[in-house]
Amino acid sequence: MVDVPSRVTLAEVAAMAGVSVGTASKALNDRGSMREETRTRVRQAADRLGFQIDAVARSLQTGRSYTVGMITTDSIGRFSIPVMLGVEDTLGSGQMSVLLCDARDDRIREQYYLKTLLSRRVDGIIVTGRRTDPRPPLGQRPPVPVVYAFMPSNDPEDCSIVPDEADGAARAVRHLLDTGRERVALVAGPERHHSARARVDGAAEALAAEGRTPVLEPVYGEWSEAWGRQAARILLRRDPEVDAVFCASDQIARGLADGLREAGRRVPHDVAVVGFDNWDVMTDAARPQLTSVDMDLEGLGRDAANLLLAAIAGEPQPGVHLHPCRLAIRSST
Amino acid sequence: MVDVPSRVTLAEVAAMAGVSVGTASKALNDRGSMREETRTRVRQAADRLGFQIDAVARSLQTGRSYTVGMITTDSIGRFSIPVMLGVEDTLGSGQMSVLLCDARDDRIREQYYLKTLLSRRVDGIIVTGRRTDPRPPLGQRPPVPVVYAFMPSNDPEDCSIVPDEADGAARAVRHLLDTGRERVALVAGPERHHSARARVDGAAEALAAEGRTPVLEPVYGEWSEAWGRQAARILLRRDPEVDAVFCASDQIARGLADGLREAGRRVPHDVAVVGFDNWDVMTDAARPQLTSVDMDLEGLGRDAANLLLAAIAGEPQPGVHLHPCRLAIRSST
DNA sequence: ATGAAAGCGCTAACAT
DNA sequence: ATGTTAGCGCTTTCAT
Repeated sequence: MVDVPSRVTLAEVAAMAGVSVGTASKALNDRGSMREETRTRVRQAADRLGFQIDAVARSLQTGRSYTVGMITTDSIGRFSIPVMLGVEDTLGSGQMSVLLCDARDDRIREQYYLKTLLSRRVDGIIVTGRRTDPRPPLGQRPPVPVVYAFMPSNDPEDCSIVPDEADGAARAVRHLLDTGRERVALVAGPERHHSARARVDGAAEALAAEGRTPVLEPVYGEWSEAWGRQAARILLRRDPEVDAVFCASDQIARGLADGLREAGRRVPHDVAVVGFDNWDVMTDAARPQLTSVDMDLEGLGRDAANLLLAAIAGEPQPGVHLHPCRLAIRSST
Repeated sequence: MVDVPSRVTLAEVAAMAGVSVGTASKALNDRGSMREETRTRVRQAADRLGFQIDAVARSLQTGRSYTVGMITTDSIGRFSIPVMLGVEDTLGSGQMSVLLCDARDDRIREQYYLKTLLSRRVDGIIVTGRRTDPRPPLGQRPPVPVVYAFMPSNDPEDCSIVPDEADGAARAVRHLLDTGRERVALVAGPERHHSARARVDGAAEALAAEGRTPVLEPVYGEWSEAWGRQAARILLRRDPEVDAVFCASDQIARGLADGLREAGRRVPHDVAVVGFDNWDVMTDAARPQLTSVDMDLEGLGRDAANLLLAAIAGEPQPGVHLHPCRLAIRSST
């Protein structure tokens, strides 16, 4: 056991300032009323001694820990990270700390962490995951507010916030039409993924709203570049005249662009390509660089944190909140 | 303020079991000695009431929080994430919780977080970053143990753990030689990055140990696929006979493989290619899939956590610890 | 305006 | 073997 140098206590500050602990507490917390001179005297003593309040003792007294738990249900991945950063950013600057829990897609682990968090008196909990498919809520409604971010709860009474993927797809499609494209194809990911469906459905609806239809039924596949390359061959075979493709992910878009190029088509001259996720690793390495839909996950995380803070403050906002996407335009369109 | 249902307290458990709080405490913590029957009676009461110990109160009493802080100095990135997961994994199963702090490459923010963590009485701190370049230690030696993971401290008195990148490069080179390659070239990343130097230097030394030299001086560039493609052209121009290339990253390797293919070379038939990082996004999407050096960052994170636990237990192990790499062999060699 | 004192829920030393 | 009690460091009435 390494011995921790004894910390400066409020009592010592009070002694140095020549007041009682009660007064010292009020002085440092701007509570109650007292001579301004006393307040500054206490403050100076605290500074001089390098006083750092003991958050543990304060929590015990007030019942609030100024801590929130963040549970990632199915392991930390590419999507949960920006969300976590946004959460941490908002909470951290608001004096709150974040306890990180990686439940690794294991309900037992999840319950274990939930218990731990409650035992630590967290003021609230944020639950996130790596897919937008709805999930069952945490066990018996926890005694503190919970916000589901990115991966929503399937209970509408819960508070969830998710990217508006249909909106993102619509923006992409409108952009393609705005730039004069006529024959738009849709390439999806795996049909079992909510994201894959939401994105192509959103794109199809946006086309319909403009009185168009996709040049052929959306084709479902995987989230991989290999599938994108394959999709390029399928598309060109079924409709050689296609002049625009909306892809449900950047990986697919990159593979598709490669496939088109290898088939002799020029992007964007002959065919415009739009991706989804705005994942720089893909958008910047693709040739040409990809126009893509950005879900603004960090912003979504910040919003999630604010929803949680509101709930903690007694103003819960149940329901599924949609966070808008934006389009990042590059040279593939 | 949402009102939190009052929690079950140890006093209530004691009352139900018909013992005093002191006895109840000992019973639940396996301390002291008492009739087995009493112990089980208390346990049953605790279960029945759904008793969950108040970690805050326990911390105040014992001075230990069973919490460690994890500070990522220059924002959370591709490399810090697996490290964090490893840390969280080891600590989480050991009943410890992790407080997440993202200092975003800002020393002010870092100091702020350090204060916050100490205020919360963390038992220790793990510092990580996204590059392996050494960094100055956290401000005036904190009163709790600190372990630097991935990004080491430049103070040898501190405890750091980093991937043995030279070892990884050596494994890659030996593999190339083992498979009969004769003319090995080295393609680096940006010279200002410690990783770029450590990796090509390690590779060069491994060649030297086998009595070989690189077919030409290592070429420095960027961490991008574009640089890999460019490097392919440079290499083929300078030495058309090259039959193996060690690349300092998977992105470079993928670009290089693309460049070689577009120049008519077959990988691995004509030229073998090895990457570094074993980043699935690159290794699996490349054609052919890439052999690559894996730094086992999650294992490194677990080791970091164990070093921290040891230090907390009073057995610090100062110095820079090297974590071995391993080679993931795929079809590019 | 300031001080005194009662806890917050728990652990641990000391009594019984 | 079990109970009693004194804090851990702070906030917050309630006196003065």
